Amino acid sequence: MTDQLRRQVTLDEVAERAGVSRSAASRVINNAPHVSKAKRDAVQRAVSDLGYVPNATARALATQQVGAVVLAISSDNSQVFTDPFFAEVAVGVNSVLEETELELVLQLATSTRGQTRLEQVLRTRQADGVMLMSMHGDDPLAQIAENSDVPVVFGGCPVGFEPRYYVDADNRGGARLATEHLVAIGRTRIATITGRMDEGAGTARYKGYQDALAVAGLDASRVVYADFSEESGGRAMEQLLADHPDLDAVFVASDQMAISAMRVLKDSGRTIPGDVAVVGFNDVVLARHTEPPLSTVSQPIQSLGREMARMLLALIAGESPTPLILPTRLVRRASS
Amino acid sequence: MTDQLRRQVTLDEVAERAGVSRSAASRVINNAPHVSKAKRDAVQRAVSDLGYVPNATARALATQQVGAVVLAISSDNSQVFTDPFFAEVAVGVNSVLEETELELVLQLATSTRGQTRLEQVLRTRQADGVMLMSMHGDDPLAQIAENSDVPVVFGGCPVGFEPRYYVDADNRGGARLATEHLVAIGRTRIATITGRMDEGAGTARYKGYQDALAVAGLDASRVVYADFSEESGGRAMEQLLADHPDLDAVFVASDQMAISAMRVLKDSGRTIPGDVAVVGFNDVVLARHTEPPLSTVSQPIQSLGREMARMLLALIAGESPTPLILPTRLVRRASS
DNA sequence: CAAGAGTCTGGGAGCGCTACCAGTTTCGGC
DNA sequence: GCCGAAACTGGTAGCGCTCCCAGACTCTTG
Repeated sequence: MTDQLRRQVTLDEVAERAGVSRSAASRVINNAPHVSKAKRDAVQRAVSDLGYVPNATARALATQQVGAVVLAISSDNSQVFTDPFFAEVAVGVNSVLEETELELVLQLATSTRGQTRLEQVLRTRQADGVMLMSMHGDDPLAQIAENSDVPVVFGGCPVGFEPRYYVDADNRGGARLATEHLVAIGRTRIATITGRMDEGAGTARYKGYQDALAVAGLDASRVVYADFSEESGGRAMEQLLADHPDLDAVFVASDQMAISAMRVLKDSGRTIPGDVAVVGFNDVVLARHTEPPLSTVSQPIQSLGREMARMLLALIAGESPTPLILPTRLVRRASS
Repeated sequence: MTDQLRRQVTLDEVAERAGVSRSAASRVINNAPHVSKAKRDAVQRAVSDLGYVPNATARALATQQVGAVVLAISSDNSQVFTDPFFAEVAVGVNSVLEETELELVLQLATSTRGQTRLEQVLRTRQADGVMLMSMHGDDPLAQIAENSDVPVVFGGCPVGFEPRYYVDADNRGGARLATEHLVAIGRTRIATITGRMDEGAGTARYKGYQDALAVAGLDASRVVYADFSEESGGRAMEQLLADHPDLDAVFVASDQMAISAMRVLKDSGRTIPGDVAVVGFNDVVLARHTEPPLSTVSQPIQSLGREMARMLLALIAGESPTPLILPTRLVRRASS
């Protein structure tokens, strides 16, 4: 590998070496029709001789397409992305994008600066498409995104409005599954600790809990509102115990919260699942390792990413995909 | 917000509205000198009236800079990125990039396709800089990267060669700290379970273990080689117990492995830390929640990301930063 | 008051590629 | 053997921006 200072090889050079016009060369690069076999071969040879690689920027300028899509996580708190959830989504997204020519740009829109940038992308088409995760319903970005003329798919349905294109996990169904399971094992005084009610996942999981209890004809009033975070789960559990010392089961809207809830439960002298059965949501790695191992609802996170990417691709191709709800399933372990 | 179909506002339009030449308008956009206050104001007014946002693509083509850097995770296995480690690195990187105009593109170079793409980026300058994580020493990409004329900073020092620019955690020092701690609490038959020896972190942690025992004058021959994965940790522990039933401590090169090692230890009837003290590495969330909570070595992962980004920025600015080793520290919990 | 040093200013030439268009060939069919 | 359609072909006009350059203008100075 000669380490010569090789400046960019251009299409013109390829064309010259192949003895054709730039237009013809361009056609074979984009394998468009109307070019004879002979010239096509000549160009291809020149390409590999010269090690030509098209300049993405120039192409983008000429075609008015950017060649990149952005995966945006909008949040007031950059720590959120630290949740392995997003990493998995990214893996899923990447796996389908890898089959295309599109690049994946990551936008952790945490600061105002990030928000502004995302807004500009949406307004001035600096990307061919956008995947927007974890929008809170009142985020102005949601409206901007929905009215933008760049294709946007939402990851998770924000509370407050239903975007045209989104893929979400069946949070409501999963919560219902979890709660029904609690009913099935004979519990009758079933409480819940909710997530943030300004997030779609939070409200949906709460609704699923209500659904199940309504069907079973049980009381659904043992509820404390929390915010998905570990600490909030512990606090909520204390509250619950104070308000309803007789509860015999609790559906917790996230594993993080469930874990500290279990600790509070144990500290209060209760056994799990003997006195109180616990079911969480998300199936994080940790859930397998708690004492006892935590029953939980698992959602196909990588699929979520994959489907978002696929939907975006469809949108870019001019199709009109329909929203997608991915199934969730109960993973029963020893805590229930 | 009128939802008119607004095509891109161009610099020419801004210039015309402001009654100046395109050149002048360009100067004020990039706030370059040589433009009178009057015109500057006029242009600025036009910009905000029209809602002008420069077209990044056109600018990139004209300046021969891309306006984006890539964060590449090279691995044969896309699951690797699922490790929260990378998500944290990404957060760190993002936090410093957010202060600049640069975009962050994510390259999970798992498939051959991804590898090829990364290689092209490196060869044909499709990015202003590259951050390369988790290179195995024999990966040909490492050499390509090192000889590329696009700025590259390595995250973690691959075994086999030392890149010009990298930032790494002090794996060796951390392992030494952990092992010294084991010595300090009176253990004398200290074993280790290593990580993959084709990764820098694997060899460095093993060396740190040897360092500490050499200084203490203790036997460093109780070692089993594993690969960082949870399963391999359990298997290694069984092996260790078979070979050296008398061991009274084990330094495990990752928390994942330590966790299953602890399980094996308990299954064999030993108490932790009574019979055998255990120290892990990484300080994953899980470490706080094991039974007993796991002593471990913690590394500043977000800082790693931040420093990689800063180093890359320096490189792009034409400076020659020196490699950086970030400190690690021992987190003592109940397992030792 | 003229010369020289700055400071503005707009024209124009690209950056590397695509895409339209008009012109040239080829070829089957009558 | 002539005609129209269809397959080729290369020239050229951009995509939106930066940056060099030559010319015009404003101040200092001696």
